[in-house]
Formats: sequence, structure tokens, C-alpha cells
Amino acid sequence: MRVDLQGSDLWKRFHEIGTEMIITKAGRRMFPAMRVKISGLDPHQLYYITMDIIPVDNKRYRYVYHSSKWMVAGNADSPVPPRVYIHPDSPASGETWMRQVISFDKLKLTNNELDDQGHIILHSMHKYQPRVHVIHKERGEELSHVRAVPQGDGTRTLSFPETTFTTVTAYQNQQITRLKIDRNPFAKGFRDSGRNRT
Amino acid sequence: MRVDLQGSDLWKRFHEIGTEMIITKAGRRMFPAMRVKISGLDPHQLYYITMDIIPVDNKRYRYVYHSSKWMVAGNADSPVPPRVYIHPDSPASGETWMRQVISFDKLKLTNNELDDQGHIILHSMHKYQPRVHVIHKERGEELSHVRAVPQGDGTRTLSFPETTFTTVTAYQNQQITRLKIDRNPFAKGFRDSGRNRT
DNA sequence: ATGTTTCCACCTAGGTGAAAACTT
DNA sequence: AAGTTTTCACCTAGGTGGAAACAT
Repeated sequence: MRVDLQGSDLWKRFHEIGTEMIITKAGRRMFPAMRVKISGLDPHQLYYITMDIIPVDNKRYRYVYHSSKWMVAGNADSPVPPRVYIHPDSPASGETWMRQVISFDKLKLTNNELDDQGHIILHSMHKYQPRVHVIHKERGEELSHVRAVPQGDGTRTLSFPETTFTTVTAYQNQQITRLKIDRNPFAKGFRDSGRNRT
Repeated sequence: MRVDLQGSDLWKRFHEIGTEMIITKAGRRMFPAMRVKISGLDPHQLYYITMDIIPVDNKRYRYVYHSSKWMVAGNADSPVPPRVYIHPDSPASGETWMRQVISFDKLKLTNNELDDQGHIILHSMHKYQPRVHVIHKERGEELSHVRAVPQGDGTRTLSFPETTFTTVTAYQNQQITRLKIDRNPFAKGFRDSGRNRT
């Protein structure tokens, strides 16, 4: 089985600067969104595909403006309720999954520990790593948004180092802001002089 | 097993006037959309839920303005490629289906016999009846958008007389137009004097 | 000080019927 | 004359970062 990250060039441009992702109470999408292509599945078996996001380390960070760098600012906050994003096409046959690019663009990040929308709960100012899970569906098995992914022979877990990010409630590095505005269609209103009329 | 039509009051108001549905080349949604609630499924079995739309009779119609009535205008045009709308949540467990209102609002009608978007192909100026199919998923079975629904013990077919309609490319009865504008949120721009400024 | 929340103008994406143009 | 296609202003629905207000 093989999983390829799509849009890897864009991820690398963000990664070189130090990717930041906004988290809000209501939930905010990631940009870029994770998109993968899978091969080597059994076309006639059923699989769930899910994503979770794990801490990269046990630290809390702060952004130092004059050096444009993230510095350790202490130990991580206490753990947060674990959440799993189950790709909405799940469960589907290997054939179905392999035919398409699998996009996680509807996944949302929140800093609300009491969230009841099924969004992924994270701490602000921490570093995280998204992971993709390919889970062979055994008969009768059901997945939950709020329980850890089942481990074992039927589960493969993949992650891509260039997709790590730091959570923020407002962008710290202006180069990140600029890249987001430049590439995210929904931020088009902030491009060029589009907003220079107030 | 039991299937209840939701929004039945609105359907009846349309039906009393004589429901019309626009069909276009690109595909047009139905308004109202079919919405049903199902009970009596086996919570742990898998089901597909699908919709097709069959001719009510073998006739072609025309609208007579001065009597505000649809009159037979000859025999039906030659049959059209059969299409099935597979509800996007399919397949799902009986438990999942019974927990929600099942909406067919994304289903689209077209008069383009060469349509490749998977929309339901119909003749203009004909009378039709939508049908809901609840299909018990046998292992390995796959459904197709372009083949008839499998018949047999594993399939239940339901229809609601108040949801019959006549296809048009432009509304014939102005009472239908008024009801649509009044109730469809997307037609809000035509309400009251909202458009009386040109 | 530093980080968070709320509100908002500006977008994307796409569903309406009207009107004009087109077809037969 | 009758029906169809195309285009369009006007909506719904919801994803952006900025700015100001708020919190600690």
C-alpha cells in the first residue's frame, strides 16, 4: 500500500516558512488542506480513511518577532479530548478510494474543548502533525469521532513531515499570511490592493 | 418497514394546483425536494436508498391557459435513458438511515438525453412519479446510476401520489411560479417588490 | 503585554425565475 | 405559435483575514 501527498510543493513552501493554522471556537479549515492519493488497496475490501492530529512534542511555543522564529515557551498544556475526522466517503471499497484524490478539506480545527461539532480540538501555540489512517473494515466494526483509531494489522498510519504546523488564533509570521492570501481562493479579497480602499 | 413523506402539507398545496418541475440541460433541482423518514429497518444491516422517476402514463401534455388545465396532447415521446439517483449516504446501516431525515435535495432533473452528470433524464411536458427504493445490501452487490433498481425480496419501493409533477422548461401555471417564489429560499429575490426596480 | 473573540467586508460556489434570443 | 436555451441580477450558504473589542 502506498499513500502520496498531493500538492506537496505548496506544503513545502509553507513548511520552509513555518506553517501556521488558525483555530477558532467555531472551527476553521486547514489551508492547505491535506489531499492524498492511495494505491495498493484490495479493490473489493471496505476501508475507512480517517485523520487525527497529534502533538509533535511536549512544548508550548511563542513567536519571537525580531528573529521571526518560534521559541519554546514552556511545557505543553494538559491533553485535549481526542478527536478523529472520519472521511465522509467512509466506508468505501478500495476501488473507490484509489480512483479519486482523497481530500480532507472539510476537516475543521477548534480550540473549544467543549466542541460538539466533531471538530478536531487543539491547543493554541503548540506544534502538531496530521496523520492519515487507512483502516480495513472488519464486519460489524463501527468507528467513532471521539475514540482513538483502532490499532493492529488492519490499520496503516501515514504522516508527512512537511505538513506539521503551529496553531495560532492570529497569524504570527506575515509571510504565512501573505502565502495564505495568495493561495486560498476564499482570501482573494485581501489580494493586491483589493482591500486598500478603506 | 415504514416510510413517511416529510413536508407533506407543502406537497399537497403544490399538488392541488398541479405541480410543475423545471428541467434544463445543466440539471435543475426539484422544489419541493423529496424528504422521507424511515422506520422499521434492521439497525445493523446495510441499505442503499435510491430514487427513480417513472412516467405516470403514456401521454404528452400541453397547458391550456384559458382553462388553467393540463390536457392530453398526444402519446408520450420515446423512452429516455433510465437513471437512478443513489442517495449520497448509501450504503449505510439501518440505524444511520432511521436517525435522520433523508433528503433528496441534491437530485437534479435534465432534458439532456446525452447527460453525463448522472442526473435524471426526463421528457418535457410529461407527467412523472418519483419513487423511493430501500435496498438491502447483499454482500458484494454494487449499484449503478444507469441501471434499473434490482427487484426482489431485498427491495422495497414506495411512492407518494401527492409528489407527481409535470415537467416544463418554463412554468405554465402562474400559481405554481408564485408558490415556488414564495417558498424556495433561492428565489427570494423575486418576492414582493424585490424585483420591481428595473 | 499578549493572546482571544467578535464582527465584518469580501470572496467562492452555486440555486432562483425573468427576459431575451433562439429554434422549429 | 409554441417550446427551449442562454444569460443575468439576486439570492443562500459559508470560507477568508483584518480590526477592534475583550480577557487575563
